[in-house]
Amino acid sequence: MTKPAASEFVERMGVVLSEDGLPRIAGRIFGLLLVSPDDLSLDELAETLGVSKASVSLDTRRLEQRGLVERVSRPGDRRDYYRVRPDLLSNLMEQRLRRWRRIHETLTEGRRALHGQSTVVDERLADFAEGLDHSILNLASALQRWRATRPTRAAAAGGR
Amino acid sequence: MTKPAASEFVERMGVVLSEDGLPRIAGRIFGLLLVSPDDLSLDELAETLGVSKASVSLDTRRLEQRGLVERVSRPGDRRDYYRVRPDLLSNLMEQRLRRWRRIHETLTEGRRALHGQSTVVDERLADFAEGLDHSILNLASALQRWRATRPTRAAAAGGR
DNA sequence: CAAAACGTTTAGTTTATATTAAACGTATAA
DNA sequence: TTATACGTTTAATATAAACTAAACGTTTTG
Repeated sequence: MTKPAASEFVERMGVVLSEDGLPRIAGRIFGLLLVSPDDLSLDELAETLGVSKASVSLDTRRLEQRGLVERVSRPGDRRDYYRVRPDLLSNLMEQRLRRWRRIHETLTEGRRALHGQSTVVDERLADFAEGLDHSILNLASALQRWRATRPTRAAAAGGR
Repeated sequence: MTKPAASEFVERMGVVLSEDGLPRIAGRIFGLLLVSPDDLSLDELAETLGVSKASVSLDTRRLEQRGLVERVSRPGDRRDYYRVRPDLLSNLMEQRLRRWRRIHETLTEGRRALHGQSTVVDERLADFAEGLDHSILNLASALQRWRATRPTRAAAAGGR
């Protein structure tokens, strides 16, 4: 089924995503879905990738939670099907935003707790926080602009 | 030596950075350096954090390679001292840029290899690539602007 | 009803990574 | 020279994460 060029791409995506803290199988699922014209069922994913159903079940959920993939169902078919989210990029940006905000929070708490003990440290943390804030604002506006370009396309019809 | 408020902050930073694929000790080293007025030697780091010299040696190097921390030496002292890089934010942005560019590359190769087999896939990959490209350009210009704000401050004198 | 088709959970194994203690190499000091 | 102070490497252990097979609960089909 899967052509060699595709499987190499799938493999690469697996590596790339695994660098971002995802299991390699999750990365490969994502890669495979990227190059699949049709949505794929759990069994199709498992078979094509040569891994267990359990892994696919776990990792699809993880991908779903991270906003990379979505689960769809077809009337008259009780299997679940998976596809990459059409608003993928937006989701990735949101994810990053959340992460940076958390760091910013940690930093803010730290600044409050440690304030006044050392001028050097105070300045360092303030500087860091300011930079983070800057980045966050920038990313947030980039996200808005991006969304404006892509008016949430009405969830297109299923696979096949 | 280390106050409780500080050590809690250190711990949190450890967790946050470990979510980004760094060993927890590396995260704590970074956190500790953030809240230390003076540069710290390898032994000071090891003792304060209660971990082995080996870990600190390995993880400081890792932090150095990732551009989070820099190593400095003092005349008449053969120990190495560590501090967070003053241009920390820039480095993080660069790191992220490199990462996105790599993904973009992978994607481009994939598109070339798979082109023409499926219109749906072609479009999906094109869309993804376009979004990535957009993000990359945006981040790159944000980086430039940020750098303009902070003219590389002449590496300030050491600790103590 | 029994049998089959799904997806999930569990419990165990495998694999990878973090962490350490100890040995090592090198430079400095006595 | 011997002794001491560093940082690094190595080899082994501990810890955590990925991955799987098998059991399970449901829903559907015959």
